[in-house]
Amino acid sequence: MAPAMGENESSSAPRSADVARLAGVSRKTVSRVLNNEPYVSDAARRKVLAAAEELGYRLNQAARTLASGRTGSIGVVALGTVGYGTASLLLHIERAVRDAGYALRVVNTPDGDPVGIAGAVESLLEQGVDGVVVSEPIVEGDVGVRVDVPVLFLGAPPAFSAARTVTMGVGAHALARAATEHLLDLGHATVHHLAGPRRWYATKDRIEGWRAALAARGAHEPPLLNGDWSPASGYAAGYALASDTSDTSVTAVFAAGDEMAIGLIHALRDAGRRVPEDISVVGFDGNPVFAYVSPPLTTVRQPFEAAAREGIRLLVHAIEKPDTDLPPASDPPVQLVVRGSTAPPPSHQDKTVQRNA
Amino acid sequence: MAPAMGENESSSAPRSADVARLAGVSRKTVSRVLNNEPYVSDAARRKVLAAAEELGYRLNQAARTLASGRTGSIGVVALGTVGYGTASLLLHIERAVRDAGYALRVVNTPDGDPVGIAGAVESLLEQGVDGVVVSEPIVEGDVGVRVDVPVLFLGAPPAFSAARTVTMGVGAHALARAATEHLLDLGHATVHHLAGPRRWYATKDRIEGWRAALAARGAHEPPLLNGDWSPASGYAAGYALASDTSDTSVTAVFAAGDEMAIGLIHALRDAGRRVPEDISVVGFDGNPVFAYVSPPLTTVRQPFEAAAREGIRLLVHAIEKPDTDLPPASDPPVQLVVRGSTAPPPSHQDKTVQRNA
DNA sequence: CTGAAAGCGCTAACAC
DNA sequence: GTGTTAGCGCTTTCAG
Repeated sequence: MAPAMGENESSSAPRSADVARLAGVSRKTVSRVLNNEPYVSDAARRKVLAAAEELGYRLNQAARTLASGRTGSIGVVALGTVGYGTASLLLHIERAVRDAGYALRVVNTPDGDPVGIAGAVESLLEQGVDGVVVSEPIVEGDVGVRVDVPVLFLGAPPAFSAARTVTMGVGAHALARAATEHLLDLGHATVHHLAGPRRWYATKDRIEGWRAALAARGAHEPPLLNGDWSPASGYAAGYALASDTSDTSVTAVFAAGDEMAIGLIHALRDAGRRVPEDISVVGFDGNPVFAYVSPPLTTVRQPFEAAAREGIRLLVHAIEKPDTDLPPASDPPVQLVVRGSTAPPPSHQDKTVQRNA
Repeated sequence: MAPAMGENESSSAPRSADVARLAGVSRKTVSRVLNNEPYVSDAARRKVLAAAEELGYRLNQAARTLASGRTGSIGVVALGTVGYGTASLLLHIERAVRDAGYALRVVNTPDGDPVGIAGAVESLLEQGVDGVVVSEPIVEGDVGVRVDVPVLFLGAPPAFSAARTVTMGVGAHALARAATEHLLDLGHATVHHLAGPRRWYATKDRIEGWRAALAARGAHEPPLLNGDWSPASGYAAGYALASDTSDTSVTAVFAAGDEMAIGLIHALRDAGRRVPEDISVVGFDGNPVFAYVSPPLTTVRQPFEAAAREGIRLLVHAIEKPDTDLPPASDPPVQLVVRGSTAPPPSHQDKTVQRNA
């Protein structure tokens, strides 16, 4: 229903007093209705709602915040990157935040550096937020901000102290372990790991999961390959790997990101190695588009949605019931997506299949 | 410098009155300094700044907003999708907004449906924003919201009326045209187009650019192929195309999105068609990862950064100087990225090359 | 160049 | 169930 012309074209926006007058109640009653407080008669509630509707009344958040101390919004400091992972996480955070009845403020940190994250949190606090979520902070240890609202750390341990900190993992360790075990199960003697930048907590987590899987099977731990999440860095790693002598001992690589895996595979093939016949590769993230490249990428899916939803639930709890214990958080399930980039090592393969691939 | 303990551990946060007292000036002078207003002596300014620093003073935005009417933030209604394009655009918007000295509020619309977009704008207005940016609204025509702040429409014409609307294109028409012309230049008799969902404005724009290129060369316009941006839909289109008889007349396809192009290529290859030898494919967006798949995807790069920066510049101008004319907006450059998924049609190719590919 | 008084529009206590 | 009285912390007049 579009607002009819000539209704009440008064100059400025209607205030709660206008609604109260029209409804024939006090301003406080209007406030009660708008805040869904109990102890309001149904009659009064209806009148208020009708009046608000008629006036096109919009509650003034600034005034509400000033009077109540609550801002009704949650701030998120996000990584300044465009990867599938971060974008997906941010999307789900937004949904969860909105479903919880909060508005979202976003600040990006350049490369997630310590100073950047401190500044980002600082600016969020200045804008006014009831809680903040820090997604995958780069560094461990204290960053030098002191925060008086609850903070949710997504996928990493707390990077600074706050009124209350809640953490929510994305199960990276288990995921990395599952990826590695998949390769081991296929018969590979060991698995190489193409890691992300060392400063990232996510990198460490994946390295540890990989290590744990190797150790559990008594497999030899080869030296790490290093990347920076970009496909170009994956390509570089693959190039180095393939050109490194006639060494055919590496038969399996677990890359810490889908895009690096794609770059890696491309380099391997450019160098004449076949994937998965000569070398198997598994990625990390679960971007669906990589089901459509050749070979389709085997990967582990990060539970972005579950992590965001659970995390926000916890954060909102910490905001609204500061004195209660946090409800238990359920660990998201591990999802291995087996596609075409992994296979048994050359030594195990049926010769016929291997030949006419 | 971490805040020293035992400094002035008073219970609640310092207010401007505290700063004024410590600096030995009035509250108004503190306000002037913090707002960079003129007519403040350097001495006073220094004292105020020092006092604020010492107290760890943080200006209360809610109070400022209530008193001044300005919120210092810009709201963006974004598409609830995780594609490279939208993520990249949002990232650049955030940067531009922050560089302009504003905070960012984000609301996603489910699928960008009309009701969703109206609700999203509504909620932004309620939260309090000085301007809103609507990125790639799905529908044309009025959506039924009336807005009293300036609105920036990115990549589409205004979808509702506002205090002032500013639009910023992403050059989709020119980009689509360039993509099509590239294929025509290669010698293809005509070019098929795999379009996005019809409701999207972006879809229309690309169709028109494609059409214009075809018309300019007098090329026959084949029927449209339809997708929904997903790689799966690209695959479906490719499958239909390839299985459609022994019809080898289609030699070139321009897909409206990189991911659809990837799906398309995959289907084509599954069906035994070679890309680019039998069929050339060009995408749309410019996601760098697709330089690392086989074949590397030829595409056109959307000028997300330039569009976001220019658009925000215009929006901020509209907010801060409501009575001035908008500064001229420069059209972003067209960038065609030629990689390996395009080649001359079979009839033009060197037989030798064609055979041993 | 600086200060004093008066709200911005709402909610928090407390009465009724 | 409902209304009254005070502010929340800042910026805005308008005098000095």
